[in-house]
Amino acid sequence: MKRKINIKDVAKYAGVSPATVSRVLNNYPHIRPEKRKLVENAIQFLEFKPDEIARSLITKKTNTIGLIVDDISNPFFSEASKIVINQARKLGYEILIYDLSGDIDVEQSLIFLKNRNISGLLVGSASMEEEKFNHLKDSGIPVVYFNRRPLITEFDTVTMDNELASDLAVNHLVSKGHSNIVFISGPIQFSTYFDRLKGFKSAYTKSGASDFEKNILTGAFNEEDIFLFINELFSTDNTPTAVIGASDQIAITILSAISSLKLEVPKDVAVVGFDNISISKNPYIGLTTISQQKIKMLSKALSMLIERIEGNDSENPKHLLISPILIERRTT
Amino acid sequence: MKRKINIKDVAKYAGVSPATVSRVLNNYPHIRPEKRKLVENAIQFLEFKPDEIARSLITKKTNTIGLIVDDISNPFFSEASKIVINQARKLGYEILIYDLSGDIDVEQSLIFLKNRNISGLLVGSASMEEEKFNHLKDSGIPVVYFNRRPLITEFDTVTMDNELASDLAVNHLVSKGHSNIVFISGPIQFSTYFDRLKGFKSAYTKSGASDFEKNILTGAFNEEDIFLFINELFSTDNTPTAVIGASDQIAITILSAISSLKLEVPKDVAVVGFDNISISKNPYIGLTTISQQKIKMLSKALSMLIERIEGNDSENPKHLLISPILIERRTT
DNA sequence: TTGTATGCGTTATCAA
DNA sequence: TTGATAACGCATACAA
Repeated sequence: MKRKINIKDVAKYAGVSPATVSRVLNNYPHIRPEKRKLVENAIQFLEFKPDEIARSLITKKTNTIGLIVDDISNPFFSEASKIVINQARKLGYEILIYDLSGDIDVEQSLIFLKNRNISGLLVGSASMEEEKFNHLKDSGIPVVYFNRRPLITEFDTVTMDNELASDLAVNHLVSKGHSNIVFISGPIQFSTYFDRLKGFKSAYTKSGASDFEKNILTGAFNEEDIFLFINELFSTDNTPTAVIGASDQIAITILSAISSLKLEVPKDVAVVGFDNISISKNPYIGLTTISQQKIKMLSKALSMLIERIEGNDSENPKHLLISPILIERRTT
Repeated sequence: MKRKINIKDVAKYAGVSPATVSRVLNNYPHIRPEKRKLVENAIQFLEFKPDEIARSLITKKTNTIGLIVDDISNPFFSEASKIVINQARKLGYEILIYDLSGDIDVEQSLIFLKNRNISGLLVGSASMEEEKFNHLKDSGIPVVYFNRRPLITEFDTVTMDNELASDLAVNHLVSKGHSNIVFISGPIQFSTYFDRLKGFKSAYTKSGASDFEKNILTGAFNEEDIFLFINELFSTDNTPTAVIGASDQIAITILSAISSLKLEVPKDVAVVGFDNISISKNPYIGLTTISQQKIKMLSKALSMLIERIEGNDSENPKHLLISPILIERRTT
């Protein structure tokens, strides 16, 4: 394990000063070509790689982006993370992942972040009640929210037009002749669920429906809740013919519940989800769903963040809406 | 955006030297209690957080662990990552994720790593052909492999006993009366698939079977391969009654293929997978599978790595085997 | 037990 | 265009 070679070694070998080596490293323009050549040769010969830690001590930039997700084992977030990780690396950034599903709370993760001089922060999971990210405003770390938006509007956001998404789902079902539609949502302190529910109510009302509160379940936390709700609804006289799950994971659980009642999808009941996670396209599931266009969403979020990091612009916060896309599959 | 306060500010406020503050920070034992109190108060009052970057410049420790996975959107890896991320944080480490599914190759990611003075490395995806991680031996960065083991044995490994796992799967099926069993594997340059295939052959032979090469598909890369193979096998006279997929993802695709043939699971065909990813327990899928005991595997891998990082022991490499566990569900 | 001074590897400042 | 040198924020050897 040989001693790590540093900028001084390179300088000595090339016969120049450390400052010149640094300039070559940073593509400083005013350098005599022959000196540059000399330095480049030395770098190559000695296999010199600059120490990023020392670099960031003085530049205050780590080229590391923190990615906060609710639960990395949730397919939506893991698929989103994959996009971010690979694109970020191409742009010279690494990703430090913060998974909030442990004991740790948001506050806690922010403390970690600040000490590590993270260059920027992508937040995929903002509760609409949670104001703790406000601390970030003081710290001056650039932040971009995606997927879920916070109540505060001071930060950039890239989210899907979730109300429109529900509109697509409802209209799709109505056009297939469904009039008794159920909506099962996760906890509505998340803007995704909040907006999807809102969009459902408005679209469903517009289609002529009324008095449908009994068809709505919010805050479906586990499979049991969903099973119970489905069981109850389908044991009445006027049974529904379509169920919308406010996420693909919810929708897949709905599929289980329906099949356990010996009902067939889509013959007896149609099912629609949201997010287009990859398992949904498996033919065995074949879930009709509304795509968030993850690649587009995360590319945008990342480039907005890097712009904030590199271009020291302090423009007003941008709020980007991504269009939802209906993907029709077996379940409708 | 106020200036970041540093150790000197704290020292001045507390009326001690910066060195003393540093000692308090690092739990140096020989400090007069009243001075310690003074410093602690100052730290609290000024909301001082030590700059981890400056710290690691001198200690050469970043408290950051690199986690290399094949594909973070693969449920096995995302579920594994979640465990690692949360446990690591409790132990004072952050996780930098390297996803190899982008253009980047292993070599490339190692270069990134070295510059960033990563404290250690967890590798979940070693090809048995790939020797590039050998560079790590020079760099002196502690490495622990999990899930897939490399050909070289110089590094610690934590893997499942995959041969035994196949044994469990075969015996389970044989005990249910199956004698015509199919095995569909991923690329066998990965030790997981290699060992599972080996275990299958040996267990199946032991059960009395012979001449079953036609029942084996290796290197199933996409759904189409699997569909074609299943279609062909089930269009012959002597159709199989059980199929083992060498991963849950493969097994779920097998379920699709079987259901597209109008065959019923488990009545006509039984199916077994490996890894126990979370979707497998969804009642709609209900896949019988062999669990890797991910929590155990990753806790062990992490603690072994941290031991290498912190205890500067250069003991011989350890190779830990985790026992497989059969989880019986609907599909058998 | 505590303080002073040096150094980690790089970039930034200033002068030449 | 280049070089000497002072930062960056902290830990540590050495001295006291």
